This record gives sequence, C-alpha cells and structure tokens, in this order.
Amino acid sequence: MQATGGGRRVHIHVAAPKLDVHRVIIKRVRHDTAGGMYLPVRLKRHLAHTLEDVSFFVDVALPVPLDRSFTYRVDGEAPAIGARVLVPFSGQRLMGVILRVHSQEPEGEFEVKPVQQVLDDASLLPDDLLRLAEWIAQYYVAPLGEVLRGMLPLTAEIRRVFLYRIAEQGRRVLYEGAEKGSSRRSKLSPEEQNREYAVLNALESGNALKLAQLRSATGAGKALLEGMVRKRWLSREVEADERDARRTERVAVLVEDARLPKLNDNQMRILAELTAVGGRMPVRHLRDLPVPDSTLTTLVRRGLVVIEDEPLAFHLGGVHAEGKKHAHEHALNETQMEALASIAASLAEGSFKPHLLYGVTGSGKTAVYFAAMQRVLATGKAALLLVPEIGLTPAMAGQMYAAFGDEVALLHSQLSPDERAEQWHRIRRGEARVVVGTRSAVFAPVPSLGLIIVDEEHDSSYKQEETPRYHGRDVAVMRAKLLDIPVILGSATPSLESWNNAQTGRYTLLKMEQRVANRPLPEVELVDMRAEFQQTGAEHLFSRRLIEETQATLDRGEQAIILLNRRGYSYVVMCRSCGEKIECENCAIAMTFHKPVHGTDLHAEPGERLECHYCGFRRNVPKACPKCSSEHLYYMGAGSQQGEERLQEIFPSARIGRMDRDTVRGRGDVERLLQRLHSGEINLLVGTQMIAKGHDIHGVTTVGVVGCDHALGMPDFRAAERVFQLLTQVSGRAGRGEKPGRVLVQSYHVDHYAVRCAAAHDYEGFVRREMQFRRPFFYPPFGVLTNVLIQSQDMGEAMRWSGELGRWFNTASVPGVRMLGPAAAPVSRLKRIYRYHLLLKAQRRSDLQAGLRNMLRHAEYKGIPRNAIIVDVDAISLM
DNA sequence: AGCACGCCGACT
DNA sequence: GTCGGCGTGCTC
Repeated sequence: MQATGGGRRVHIHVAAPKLDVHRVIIKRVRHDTAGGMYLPVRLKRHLAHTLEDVSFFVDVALPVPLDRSFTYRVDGEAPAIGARVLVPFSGQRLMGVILRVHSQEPEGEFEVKPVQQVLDDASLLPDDLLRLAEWIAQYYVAPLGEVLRGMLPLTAEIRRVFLYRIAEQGRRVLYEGAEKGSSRRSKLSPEEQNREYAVLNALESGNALKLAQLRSATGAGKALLEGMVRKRWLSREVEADERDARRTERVAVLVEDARLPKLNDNQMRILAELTAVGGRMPVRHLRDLPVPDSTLTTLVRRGLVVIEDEPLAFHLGGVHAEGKKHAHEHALNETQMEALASIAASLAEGSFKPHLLYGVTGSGKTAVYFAAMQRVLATGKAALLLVPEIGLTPAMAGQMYAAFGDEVALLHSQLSPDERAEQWHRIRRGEARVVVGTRSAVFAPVPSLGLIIVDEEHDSSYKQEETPRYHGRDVAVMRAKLLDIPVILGSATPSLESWNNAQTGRYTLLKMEQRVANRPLPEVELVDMRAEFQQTGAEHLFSRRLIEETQATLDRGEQAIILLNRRGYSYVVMCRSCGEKIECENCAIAMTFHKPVHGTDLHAEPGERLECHYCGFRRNVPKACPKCSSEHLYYMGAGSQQGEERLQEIFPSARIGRMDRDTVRGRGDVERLLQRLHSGEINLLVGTQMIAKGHDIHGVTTVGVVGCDHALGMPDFRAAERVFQLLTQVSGRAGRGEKPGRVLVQSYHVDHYAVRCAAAHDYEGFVRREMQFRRPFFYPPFGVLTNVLIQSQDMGEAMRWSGELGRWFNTASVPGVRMLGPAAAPVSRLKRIYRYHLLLKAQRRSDLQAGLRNMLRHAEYKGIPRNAIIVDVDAISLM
C-alpha cells in the first residue's frame, strides 16, 4: 500500500475539478482491502492501476425513475461532462450521461464500480441542452436521467448482448440427466426439454455463449434460456457495447480487367446491367433483375464482381421534394411583410423574444416561417421548426426540402433508430441548418441556433404523455430563452395560455387576419340537429342541408370534406334489455365496433370486431349481452367508417376516400391519400380530426362537420377550446383555391359560444367568453395546474392512496395550492390499472412546485410507491 | 424501471 | 427435493 503513494509524478490534464490525487488513491485502496472480499488478483490489478493512472469519480444520470445520480470511477483521463458512459447498474448495463467529474469519495458503504466505457471524448450535448434538461427535470418533476434519455435518441448506437454460462446446478442436471437418460418431470414439452439439454451441452466447457450463438446452435429462444436462469441452471450476464449505427449497403462492383470466361445469359445480364451504370450498383437493385440470387454469388466466386460495403447515402424516409416551390419574400403580402419585419427586427437584435403569430387559416403563416428561416440562414445561423405530426402534413416537409434541399434534417417518430441517430449526428455536425421535426426535435443539437418556430402551437400533440411530461412549445420557449434567440409560436387558434402571454406583453402579438390573395374566409352555416330531428321525425347522421350542399358541390365538379371525429363504425354497443354497454376487459371504456373493410381502404383489416381505442384490445362481436344474455344488442354512435358507408349510399357515384387511423398507418399513407384528393381521383373525403390538419387542397369548397360537439360534454375544462379549435381548423380547409368555400356544422349545441364563435370566425370573441369561464376557477391561464394520478392494479389501494394524499392536502399547510378531488379519473381503469386523481391549481408556480415536492415526501413517508404517482405538470389531457 | 433474492405453495 | 410465482428492496 505504501507503494501506491510512492513518489510518482502524475500529470493531470484537467484544470477543473481540482483534485487530490494522493487522497483518492489511498482512500480507494484502503476501502477495497478493508472490505476483505476481493480476490488477490483483483487487488493486484487495483494496485497496478494506481501506479499507472489517475482515477476520477463521475456522477452519472441514468435512465431510471430515481431522483438522483450514481457515482462511478473512471481510471485514466478525465472524461467530459455531458459525455455518455456505459455503466454496470443492478445487474444491467445502462447508458448514462456524466453530470459531474470530481475526486470526492462518495459517502456510504457501497462499492464504487468502474465505468465500463466512456463513449464520447467530449460532451455530446451542447451546454444549452444540458441546462434545458435540468430545467425540464425541475419544472416537470422528472428524473434527470429520463429527461436526458429523451434528448439523446441514440439507442441505435448501443448493442446489448446477453451471455449465458452454465451454473453448478446445470452441470448436476446435465450429468444426472445423462445417467437417467430421460427427461425429468416438467411442464415443458419434450422438444423444449431436449433443447435445454442441448443448451447445457453447448455450454459444458464453461465458456459463455451469446444468445444468438445458442439460438443458432440449439434453437433455444430467449424465453427458454431465461427459464433456465430461473432454475439456476445457467447464469446470465448482460454486456453493452458501442455499435456503429451508420448504415451500410452492399454494393456490387465490376472488376475492371477481368478476363471474360464463358458466361450464361443470367451472368451476362448482370454484367451488362453493371456496365450500363458505370460498374457500381447496390446489390438490392440487382435483386430486381429476373435472375436467381445465386448468379451474383457465382460471379463473385469467379472474380468478375466484388461486393463492397458502402455507407448508405442520406435519405429522407418517405418524403419527396415535391410540393410547390416556397413563396419568396417578394411574394409576401403586406400583412405577411409586417409580421416578417417584426421577426426580422428581433433576429437582428439577436436576443430572446417570443412572438405569437396569430394568423387565420389560409393567411400564409408558412410563407412567413420560410422567409424568417431564410433570413436566419443568411446570417450563418440555423433554424428549428417544430410541427405537430410530420406524417399528417407531408406537404410541409416536402416544401422544406424543396426550399432548403440538403440543409434540411427531418426528425419524427417514424424514423428507425438508425435513421434517427444518423439525422442527429448530421445536425450536430452542423450539416443540416434547417431542422424540421415533431415534439422531441426541440432537443435537436443544432449548433448556432438562431430561431425556433413552433407551428400550430395550440396542438396537443406537443405534450408528451409519458415521463418526462413536457410540452414541446414551452420547452421551445425555454430553449430560446437559454440561447437568447427569438421564438415564433404560430396558430390560427392560439392556446389561451399563449394568447394571455401576448395580452400581458410577455409575447409580441403579430396578427394576420386576412387570407392570402384576399380570399374570403368560408361562410359557416349551423345546422340545428334538434330542429332537424323534429322536422324529419328521425335521427339521421347527415342532415338534409349537408346532403344538399354536398350534392351540389360534387355536381359542380368540386370537392367536399366531411369531419366525423370518431373512428370505427359504432362507438357504443349497448344491450337493450339491461342497458349494459360492452366495455373493454382491461379498461373502463366502451368498445368500438369495427366492420370489415372493402373498397377504398389502403390497408386490409380483419373481419367484424370490437376494439378498445385506449389499449388496443380486440374481441369478437358477441351474439348476446355478456351480462344478461339478451340478444338485443344495438349499435349507437356513428364513426368515420359508418360515415363512409352512408355517404356511399347517398352519393353512389361519389369517389369517396376515408382518412383515419385505420386507413393511414405507415409512412406516406397520408401523402398518398391527399395526392388522390389533389388529383381529383377522390372528390369526397371523410375522416377524423387528421383531415383538419393544415392540408392545402385547392379544390375543396365544402366542409361538413358531423357530431363533433359531443366533446362539449367531456369532463374537461378545455372542452370548449378543443371544439372551437377543431371547428376553426377544419373550416379552414374550405375555399383555399379560387372558389370560395362554405362550411356546414351540424350541432346539437348551436347556441354554445364555442360553436357560435367558430361559425363567426370570431377567435377573440371566443377567448373573451372562455376567459370569463376560467377566471373564477383559476384554470389556466389564470393559474397553473397539475394533475396527480394515483394508480394501482388494486382498486382499494388506488382509492386509499389518493385519499391519503387528498387528506394531506386538506390538513397540511400547502400555501397557495387548491385541490380538487380525489376522485376516480375520467378513465377510471386503463390496461387493468385503476386510476384516481387530484387536480391541483395554484396562482404561483413556485407554490405548486413546493406543494408537489412536499406531497411526494409525504407519499414516501406513507409508503406509497413512487411509480404509483404520476405528476403531470401543465396537464393537457385530464383523462 | 429492472433485477436479485427470498419465501411459499405445488408438484413428483 | 425441485420448480416457478410473486412480493420486497436496491441499484453507485
């Protein structure tokens, strides 16, 4: 031990943190030997280390739901804060991010484990993103490690390998079993038992084998091997390793001066193909030739062709550079120019300044974004554009690509892990100065970011519904603040929160109240369905007015869109005898009836079924009521599928398309459907709210809205706002071309202000009314709100825990916080879990945060498990 | 979250 | 004596 201190000069290459090398080494060695459980070999290795190298401690944030970091040791050079590491953790290997490098021996009796691998030489995260992560963790009460995991979409770069080794028990079984010569009693099939023996045999030498090796050698799957681990026949280790996520492609290359032997037709064809394209071609393309795969192998064997691995060229998955060319600045109208001028002024200032761009549908917000982004690029900086869902608005991505070409990087949920990693690195290297993406793209590591734009800022898809439950728009504003750059929030129906910020002067309000080219906003006609029922004496899905207008539209050769904001055929199946609604087995949710599909669908679907839209559970359609066995089941409430069927009956010659989650699933489905509408192949489109997204189809002159006001009855203070937004957005699809548009809204609540104001295109009128409703209850924007969900598989437990927390709020002093509840959540059971909730409101965010943290402390004291409590700060969905 | 560990009832 | 199902408590 003396030797460890011994007179060696150690060079330290880091300025900070200051460290006492001597102390670190001595302490560590003492610590190790005192434990007495280390093999001499290990101790020797330690001592060798200490003579050679310096050690550091690093505090690492790990993707586990624990509100703390863990300390590891790094031998050798000091790693950078913000670098990723691979570390052992509770029998696993995890990727974490270094938060702190220091020399301070951690307190407490535990072994400080060494970092397995430092993955990055320097911080992978720019400073602003590290600070942003800390802000999110604090603001949304989420563990920092989980926030960071969401920021670094680089799972593709880590490969986890499972290694299995034979254990003593396994040996015993192997030898005894061999003596007995037959299988032991077991629930496993004889075949599986044989596999188990094959695995034991394969591992007999004592070497560890990988899962993949065992699988190919014995046919054993992971479940079987895990079962053997349980029985202690095997032991398992997990290894994690860096993996190169750069995708490569096999390319066939013609060998230049190869002498040509006799060749058959197939071989000639391949060589001809290769010659024609200059001697190189991806193997995948050669596969398209009508030639057996083996021909290529033969050519390779005969030395005429070689196969090389080539990095795959960057490509934008499923998005084409089509779409109209972006508007140039000089094509902007006066209002657009005014908005741009205001943005440009703050760009020139180069400081944090949020703008709320309130522009009615069709006012040309996108053109303003483009112009602003061009200005930013011209100054050498980069721009980030957030959109709700790229898949639903393919035109936006296409236009971006057309305008900015290779400078664009797209980030969205449909990228594969490899593609995601590829885009991420491109952005970080500064190769893509225009980043377009959905929610999590707010974390794109863009160097010298100069502007952030949040399109459709009111859209609820910006809110992440799992930990960390951040709001992309609010994070964008915070990031802009940390970077001291301008941010634009754009919408035709701004959220009340953003509107309020504009009214109080925190945001600069930019208004665009005219459509481009002075096109009028569509005229909206309300159809009172109560009167319709009285006059016709029956309940019809489509009113006479809507049928009449749609017919006229189709007759004129124009197009119509009909919103029916529920998917499936009928959304309730009810028993006439006992009144029972058929619920999902796992959720307190009525199941939706889906019919088998014909005709226009892009995807084939299975036959008739009931489906739960919350957990995806499916079942056959029962013949009789599961409760009372009555056969009088009836189907209520029409969804988009039924809408399509009815419309086809009413307009037999119409070319109908349907857009909902059943017809658009994969990449490019929306684009194909919209293309058919563009080309006129479809002249009547029915669908759920995804048809209301910013599509720009010039032939659409009529929009019908069917049954979207049932949402007004939802137990949610934002119900009116949602209905207003949806009505306004879908109305905005009408009359975007030369011809004016009209909208028919069928409603049972024609007097409701959300419906009336939407019909009158009166956003500000709606806001005034809605504010009046929210102010006395301290709902946002007059207060801040957090939803606390308490859940358990056991209903009594969920009730008790929520009651306990509710009581605590009532008795403890929680200054400035009001509580509603506890009560069963609107969806009281989801995926077999019972859910209760408390709604917390406060006028000051600091009060709410303090209250929440105290509540969590109390919960811990009362033994309520942390994972039973979901804290949803600024909750959007209260379901 | 995931994993180890330990207790217990079932099964041969 | 296994086997395997589940509750508990910990993870540097």
